[in-house]
Amino acid sequence: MRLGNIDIPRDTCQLVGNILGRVGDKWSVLIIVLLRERPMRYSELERQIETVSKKMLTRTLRNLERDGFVSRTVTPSIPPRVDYQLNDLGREVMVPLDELARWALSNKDRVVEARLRYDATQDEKE
Amino acid sequence: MRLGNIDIPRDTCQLVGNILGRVGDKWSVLIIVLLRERPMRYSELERQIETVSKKMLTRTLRNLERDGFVSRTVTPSIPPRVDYQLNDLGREVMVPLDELARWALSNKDRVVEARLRYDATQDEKE
DNA sequence: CAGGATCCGCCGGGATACTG
DNA sequence: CAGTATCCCGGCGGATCCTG
Repeated sequence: MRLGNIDIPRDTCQLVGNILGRVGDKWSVLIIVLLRERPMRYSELERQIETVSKKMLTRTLRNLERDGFVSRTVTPSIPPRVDYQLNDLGREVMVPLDELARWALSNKDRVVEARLRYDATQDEKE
Repeated sequence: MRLGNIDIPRDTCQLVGNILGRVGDKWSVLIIVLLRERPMRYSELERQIETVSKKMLTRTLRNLERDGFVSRTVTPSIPPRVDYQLNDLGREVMVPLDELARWALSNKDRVVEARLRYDATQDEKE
């Protein structure tokens, strides 16, 4: 496997794919983007995203925490309070992530057009 | 929704998420990376990737074609021959994609360490 | 408030067999 | 060779209910 000029061993390739996979899952990127603005409580993330279930919000946050992108701070009051914040790794991954998002943003029309063209050719055949 | 300094309307956000999602699915990025080296036939992609099923290879290629990242050229010989190549859109998306991959590559150890630390704290509690 | 537990539908994705 | 068709399983992810 090669990426540009770099040779990549199989196991490394898998791990990288694993990290890239995190970009693909439904909520991770969104959460990272939100947390870049400022730290947030669990309930605030829930309100901001608004379409996420507690189950997936919790699971996604746990994964981000495990991978070292996010820190979780518990304040054992009643009612309890849990704050999430980006740590260094999380802020750094935002750099390439941001560029990809910007690319998608400025090229989305080309993708939409390509889809229209493709779908048109498919209609002809039916 | 905001990304850096840019405001993003809801529907656009969904579309961008959709494009980013393509990064997440199991084979798309790998195929794009392979095709950047040179155009390849269906069977060659199959051999290079080696763990992909025909079903997923075909489906992924169709999606990439529909979105305008890849071109499909059929030579109606017997046996038939189909070549795939990156077109402009595909080559351009490689730029931000490459940076993300490089980030993952050079930071994978930090992620691995974070996971070890996290898993260690979890073990204590059981 | 911040989750954990449970049930369940949907579909990504592999295995296998078949075709022009 | 380059697919299509079919079957099947695991897991994502939502909905609902419960708890310290």
